[in-house]
Amino acid sequence: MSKVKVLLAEDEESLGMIVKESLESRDFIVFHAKNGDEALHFYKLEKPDILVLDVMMPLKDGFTLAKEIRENNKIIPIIFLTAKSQTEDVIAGFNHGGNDYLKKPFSMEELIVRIKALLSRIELKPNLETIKIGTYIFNKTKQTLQYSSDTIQLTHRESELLFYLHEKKNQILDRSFILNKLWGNDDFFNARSMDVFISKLRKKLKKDTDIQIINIRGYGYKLIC
Amino acid sequence: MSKVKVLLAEDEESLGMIVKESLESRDFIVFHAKNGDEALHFYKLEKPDILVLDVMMPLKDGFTLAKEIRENNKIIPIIFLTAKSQTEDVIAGFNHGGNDYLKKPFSMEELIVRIKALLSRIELKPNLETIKIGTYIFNKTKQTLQYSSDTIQLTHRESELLFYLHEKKNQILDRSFILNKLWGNDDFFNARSMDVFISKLRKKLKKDTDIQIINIRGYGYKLIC
DNA sequence: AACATTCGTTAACACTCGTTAACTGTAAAA
DNA sequence: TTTTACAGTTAACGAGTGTTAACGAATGTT
Repeated sequence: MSKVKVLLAEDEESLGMIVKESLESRDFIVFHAKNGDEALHFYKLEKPDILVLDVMMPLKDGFTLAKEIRENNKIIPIIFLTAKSQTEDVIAGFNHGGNDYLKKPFSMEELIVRIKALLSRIELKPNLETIKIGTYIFNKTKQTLQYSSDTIQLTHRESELLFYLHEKKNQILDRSFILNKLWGNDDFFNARSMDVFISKLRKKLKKDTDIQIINIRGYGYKLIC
Repeated sequence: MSKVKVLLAEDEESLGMIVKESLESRDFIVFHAKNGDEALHFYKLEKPDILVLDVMMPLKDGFTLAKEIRENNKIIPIIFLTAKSQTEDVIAGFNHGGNDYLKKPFSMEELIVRIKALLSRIELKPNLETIKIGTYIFNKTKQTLQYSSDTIQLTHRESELLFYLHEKKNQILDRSFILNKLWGNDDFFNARSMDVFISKLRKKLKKDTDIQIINIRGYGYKLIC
């Protein structure tokens, strides 16, 4: 998995630097903006995975910035950094959706836990529908395989077969199990039909060379990923 | 594969029951403990695969319980259930060795996704484990033998045979044991078939001259490495 | 209704892998 | 040493599988 990109907007130089370094030491990529306008610029340029925004900033405050970004992006998680004096009700107004907040002063532990929590929530939601297979993203309902920006359409049979292969990834998936599940019986002709679909799937999965569908002669297939 | 055992520690009777039933309807086996002590008792008795622990519980809270279990088990996944007011505690939860947490109220979908995510993380790691045999790297799942930059593909039988040879490396691996394990019986023809595979393995392993498959006449083979 | 497209099935031919056979080599028993 | 049973190796064989293309029913389009 690629590193997580964090956009940090914080006008206090020294605090910003410390946070940036701490996050970088935990394998995040951090873009440190010194004000709201700079943050917006970084946002458009770098497509971060999560925003950590100070509320009080020169040129553009954190709330206004968040509002502008939310117009185009409903899912990116935002964590606000608020001063002690900020009234609870204002914060509460922003504390929903993908949002969270931290009162200054905060510990790095606290920040990192919240970042991870928000990221995992966003990562896991699409998991109900999408399945990662190597570098592909497989959507069973849509019957699609995504490889970076390309989308490959699968037929119903291909999709079902891939689903069962993935369910038993790195283990043997029994021939007769698939045949009974997808075709209703495991006679010779259906078996040959299945072989054709295995062949088609291999072709559609060959962009990621780490993925393989291995045949176990006489038993079935094994999806390696 | 056998069913996944979930240990659920939740003191609220009705909530616990609903979660238990929902999980059971999705083919999990659920042990429902009403407090921390009972949970520890179930844990020792039933060897669950994953823990779902409420933080606030009578007798023993979730964090303390997790800490105790972590002393003996570093890998079992733990999900904490926290009340909305306890978000700060989440930090402590991660420090106690928790892997994930859910804020109450939560949806069953969310819980199930998180359980599956954690289980797949733990289940698949050992499967893709690589074994060093001399200067070769053997991957049983992928059925490959790597020698520096070359990758040799093994057949299923070759792979299985090599696996059992390695399991008893530098010791005698009984002929009849392999034959019964891989062929189901140890008749004459299967025995001759096995000899062929030994020959094939020797050929594929001969790049490292320190590796040998020695025959113990009348008993079996010994993999020297 | 006529035509075009899609998708699963069937057929045909190439290739693979485990089995079997045939011949050779070797350690232990006689 | 001779005998004999066990093991090593190679090659042939056939069932199982890989792949491509043709086909036709079902669906979509004009």
